[in-house]
Parts: sequence; C-alpha cells; structure tokens
Amino acid sequence: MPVTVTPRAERIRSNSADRRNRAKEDTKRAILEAATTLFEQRGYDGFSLRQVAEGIGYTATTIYLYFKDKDELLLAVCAEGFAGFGAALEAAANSTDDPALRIRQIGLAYINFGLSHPVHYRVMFMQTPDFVLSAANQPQGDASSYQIFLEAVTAAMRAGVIPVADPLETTNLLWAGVHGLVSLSLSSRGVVPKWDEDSVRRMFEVQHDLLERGWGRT
Amino acid sequence: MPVTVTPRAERIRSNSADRRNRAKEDTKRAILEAATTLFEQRGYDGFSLRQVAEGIGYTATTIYLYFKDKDELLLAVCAEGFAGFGAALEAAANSTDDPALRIRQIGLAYINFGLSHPVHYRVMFMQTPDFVLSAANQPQGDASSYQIFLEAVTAAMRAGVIPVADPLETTNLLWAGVHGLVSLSLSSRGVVPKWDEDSVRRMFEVQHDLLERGWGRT
DNA sequence: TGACAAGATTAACAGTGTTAAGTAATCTAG
DNA sequence: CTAGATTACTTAACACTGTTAATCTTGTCA
Repeated sequence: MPVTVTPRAERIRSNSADRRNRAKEDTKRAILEAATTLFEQRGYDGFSLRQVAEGIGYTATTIYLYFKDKDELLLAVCAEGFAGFGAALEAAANSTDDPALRIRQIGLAYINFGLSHPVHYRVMFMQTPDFVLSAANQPQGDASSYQIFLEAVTAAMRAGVIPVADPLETTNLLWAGVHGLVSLSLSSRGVVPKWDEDSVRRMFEVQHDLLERGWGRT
Repeated sequence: MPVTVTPRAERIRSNSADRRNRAKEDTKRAILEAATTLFEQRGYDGFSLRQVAEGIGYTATTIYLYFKDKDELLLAVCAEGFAGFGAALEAAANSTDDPALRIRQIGLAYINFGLSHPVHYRVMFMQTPDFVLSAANQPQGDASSYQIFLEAVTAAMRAGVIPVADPLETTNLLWAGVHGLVSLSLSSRGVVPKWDEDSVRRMFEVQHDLLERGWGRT
C-alpha cells in the first residue's frame, strides 16, 4: 500500500524541511543579533565579518550562506533598528488631529529617534550613500517614513495651516531641518558647543516656532 | 683663512639644505596633489595610499615620510579644499552691510560650496566623525567658518533684525538649516525627488524667507 | 676617500571582504 | 539498509588595505 505510506513520508519530509528551515532562520537570527551588538559597540568601522562570526562560533564565510555580502548584513541590521523609526513617526502622526501640531510631533519624534540611535542614524542618513538608496528601495525602510512626513504636509496644506506649495519640496524642507539638527549634533557633540541633546531639542522648538510664525502670516 | 671659507661653506650647505627642503616640499606637494585627484575621483572609499603613491611613481611607505598616516593626508587634502570654503563665506559676509542680507548671503555661499564640493563636504561634515574634530582644532579649518557665521549672527542681533537669543544656538540653528539641505541633497540625489541643485537653492530661499518672516514680527 | 645622513624601497604583519574547493553529517531513495 | 545526494560549514586562498622595521642607495661633508 504505497498510497498510505506516501503521505507519511511526505509529512516527515515536510517536517524535517520545516525543522531545517527553522534552524536556518535561527542561525540567521543569531548572525543578525551578533552583528547588531557588534555594530552598536564598534560602530561602522571596526565592524568585520570575521568578528561577527567569531562572536557566535562560526567562520566568516558562513555569513555568506545567509547574507549576500557585508552591506546586506549591515543593511539588515539597520533595517531592524529602523523598524522602530517608522513606527515612532507614525505614532507621532496619530497622536493628534491638529495638522500643525502633527508636523511638530513628527519632527520631535524624528529628533528623539536620531539622538537615541546615533549609530543606526549615522549609517542610514550620513555615512554611506548607497545605504539610503538601498533602504529607499525596501518597502519598510526610509521610504515609509518619508511618506508619513509627506502625508502630514499635504494634510496641513489642505487644512490651510501651512501655505500651499510643492508638497515634496516642503517635506524636504522639514526633513532637512530635523536632519540638520540631528546629524550636526552627532558630528559636533563635544567639539562645538551647544550640541548636546537638550540643546538640540530646544533648538528644534525654536526652529519650529519660527517656521510656524513664518507660515502663519501671509 | 678659515674665516672666509666658512661663510662660503655655510652658504653652500645652506643652499643645498634649501634645495633639499624645496625638493621635499615638492614631493609633498606631488603627494598631496595625487591624493587630491584620486580622492575627488574615487571618493573616500577606494582611496588607498598604495594607489596615491603609484600615481606618482613612489611606494606607499614613502608617504609616511611626509604624512603621519592616512588620516593626516586626507585631512590635508580636505583642508586645502576648504581653504576656499572660509574664503567664500567671508566674501559673502563682506558683500553687504545689511546684517540680515549678510546672513542670507553666507547661507547661500555655504550651499553653493557644499553642492560644488560634494566629496570634500562629505568627508568634513558627514562621513568621519573624527575629521570634524581634527579640523576644528586646526586654525584655518572649520572653526573660522563657524566664526564667520557667529559674527554675522551677533551683528544681526545688535542691529535688531533677529531676536536676541543665545548666539551660539542661533548660529547652530542656521548652520543646521543649510547643512540639512546640503547633506540630504548629497545623500538623496537621484533617490528622493526634488533634491537636485536647483531645488536645493530654491528650498534655501524658502527656508530663509520663512526664518526672516518668523524673526520679523515679535 | 670614508663617515654620515636622508630619501626611498623591500619585506613583512595583521587585518579586511570575498570566492572556490573540500569535509562531515544528515536526509532521501532504491 | 545501504548508496547517493543534499546541506551546513570549514579550510585555503586571493587581492586588497594601513602600517612598521629593516635595508638599500645616493648625495653631502670633513
């Protein structure tokens, strides 16, 4: 009766395949976590595949069975760190119905994230040019964050709280405002005065007040 | 008569010493120029001492006779590129007596420099954290540019065209504004729309108009 | 001419990302 | 139950990198 045997064999094969896939996912996770801790400790430089592998008892070449190359691993690390980014921006966007306040909250969330995830922020938005590109082509990368910004801007324009203009350019302008504060803070902290976290947050308030006042009277 | 011989000998020795010093300065210049061209072509990555040396018929180790290490060479390259930076900002500052307009001109000069020297700008203000630090400790580095900004701000405060506040924070705010535009443009060009040079310049005008309007009414 | 100093080189170390070949264990099929 | 294929992983190697120590060469000086 091969008819009854076949399903069992298939089930076994399927199960073992599942188990193997699960094991494979596990080691992939292990690599990813080891990479994350190493990345957060040593930063972009001083992050080597050999060290990542050694940290979990593998050889460097093993990583290539799970990630195409170093960039893909690093991108995966950052993408994970940035899962919270889009979520934070979205939460800020949903925290109020006031279109003007919403923009401010998004900007504040942006700044808070950048200041509390300096290493990730650096790689995604400052260090390597190709990463922004790769991330933008990923569905849940930077692109969705931009979308949140953009929608808040268009909503504010519809509501008449900010002047109607090119929504993309206005979004870029807001983005540049917070990015300038965060990235200069990360670069200049300890070198140029008044770039500590509190100052940055205070400067953001001033910046946004100025924008709102500028928008306010036509 | 060793009395008459000595000056001649000294003159000869002095001359030969001069010649050697001049030769040494020449090869230092050669290294610097080779490094500059390579740096501008291949960017921060793909810039290796061996390639620099090969480009002028030397060995990589020779560079160490003229520069302490790779960073110092790269810093020298950038410092040279940034000689024009401070000059451009200063020219912009001196281009007018109107304190408000002066700030705008400085910002515009900043943007123009960043957009036309993307590789230098990247290294100095985006890529490597230590560089800002090293540059700030150099007399004619980034520090003087900051000073130009700062003086324009304090002058504008004295003239009453911008509200009196912490001059350092106000300077940082302006710096962050232009830096955000430039750095995002360099990172996002071709990936995110509206980050071409013309858009950036247009966005700067909008940004600065908003600031002035915000400053204008108290 | 011989000692000396300086510029440049070769050899080497430790480390990097990455590829190709090899190994040992596990699963599959006859 | 055993032969073969698949899978996870390693070892070996390549072509680089920045950097140091030792060596060589060459011109200068007494």
